[in-house]
Amino acid sequence: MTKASLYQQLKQDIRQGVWPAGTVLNQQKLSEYYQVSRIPVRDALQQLKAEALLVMAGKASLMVPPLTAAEAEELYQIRLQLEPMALRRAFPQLSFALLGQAEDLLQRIEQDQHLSAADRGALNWQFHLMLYQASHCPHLLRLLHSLHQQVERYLGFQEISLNYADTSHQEHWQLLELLRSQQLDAAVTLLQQHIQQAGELLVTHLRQLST
Amino acid sequence: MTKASLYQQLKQDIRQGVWPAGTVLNQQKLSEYYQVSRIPVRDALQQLKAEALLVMAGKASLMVPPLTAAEAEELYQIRLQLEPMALRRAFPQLSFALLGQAEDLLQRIEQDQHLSAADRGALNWQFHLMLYQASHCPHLLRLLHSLHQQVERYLGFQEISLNYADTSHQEHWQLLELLRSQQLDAAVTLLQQHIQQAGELLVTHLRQLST
DNA sequence: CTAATTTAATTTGTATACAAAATCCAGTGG
DNA sequence: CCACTGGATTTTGTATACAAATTAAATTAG
Repeated sequence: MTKASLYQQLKQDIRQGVWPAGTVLNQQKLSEYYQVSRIPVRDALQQLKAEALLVMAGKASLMVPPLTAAEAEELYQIRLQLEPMALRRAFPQLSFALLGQAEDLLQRIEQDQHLSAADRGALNWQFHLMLYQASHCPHLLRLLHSLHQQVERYLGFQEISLNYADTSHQEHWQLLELLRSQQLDAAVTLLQQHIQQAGELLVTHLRQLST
Repeated sequence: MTKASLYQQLKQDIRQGVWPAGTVLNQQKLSEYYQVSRIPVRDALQQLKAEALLVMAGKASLMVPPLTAAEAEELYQIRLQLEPMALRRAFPQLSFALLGQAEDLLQRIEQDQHLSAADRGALNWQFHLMLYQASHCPHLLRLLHSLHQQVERYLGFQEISLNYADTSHQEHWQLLELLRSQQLDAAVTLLQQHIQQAGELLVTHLRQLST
């Protein structure tokens, strides 16, 4: 277990609920669990803290942050502001080659039958990211990446809304078509609806759980 | 030099140009310079990296990121999206008590004659933050804080635009007045202009420097 | 019985020493 | 002259050991 991979592993384990929300992580237990010394554990924890994938619990201990509907809503609102911006800035630089790549990705999601819900989620995000990356905005992309990671925790294994997956997927095709035909404003509008719907679905789901 | 303060110190030293843009920081030199072992240095570096106040230079080394006009513009565009959002979400929760506090702050900036440009910059940001904090949006506030830190590097000692300081300050008073009289939309519009102007001024300045 | 305070336990923070990796540079071959 | 490979050197990554701080518990005063 090398340094970078410990960070990745811890992140994945947090996503997958190995260390559930509310768990206080201490360095010693983690170092025993992952069979490394406390030093690389500290490095990984520090990085996760900086990304808000861990939060302070008390004066010196770190906790897996609880999942609240309010924060999920907040995260989606932020995405709702930033992702359209990314799309707008990417638009002038979208080549047909890139749109083709994106299309291949969507087709792959459709055709590959034995994808897990998590895999499909990852590919869907890869689709969004592919478009955004054309913007060449390093800070914006970094923020979007970070926000997505946050949101991922709320999606669990993304089994929440299997019936929504189809709608979402179709919107991806529509988005691509609008971009191909140079209809930026329409594409942005669609993207906003896309994000807002996903957000509302999630928040509604979370509120139901908490009651 | 304790852990938290080493991080703060390093951050300040980066802002103030002790380690100029483009400098590759290595752990050993820093540990000698700050008279601590490499472990707390590593911690601080890791944290600064996560906040993009340092960037990778090669495979394993960290660099103080160069200042480019394009990135400054990007940062201001992001703020332009997020700060109005923060103000909108804060608005319903703005008490007269809070507005009063904000007013005190502005007055203090006006009256205190022997404030450095950096001090005044810090107080101005504190003014913005005071309003935004009423939103109770932890993630949004975290992002704004991070973005501000990034932008601070570009401002240098904020001596760039002393003639703009007055305009900016007056807009702060106007903003407060609009909020007090419940004119949210007007306040948001003003805030957008406020940020955009500052951004354009900075970007113009940077472009002049680079030619 | 509650609340505060002191003491013991655990946990984090730091230094030193060593291992692994990356970087640099000279030497070789094209 | 340039690209490339080899080893030497620097730099980062990790483990262990110890110091400092935090947390938890227990004791005592109110």
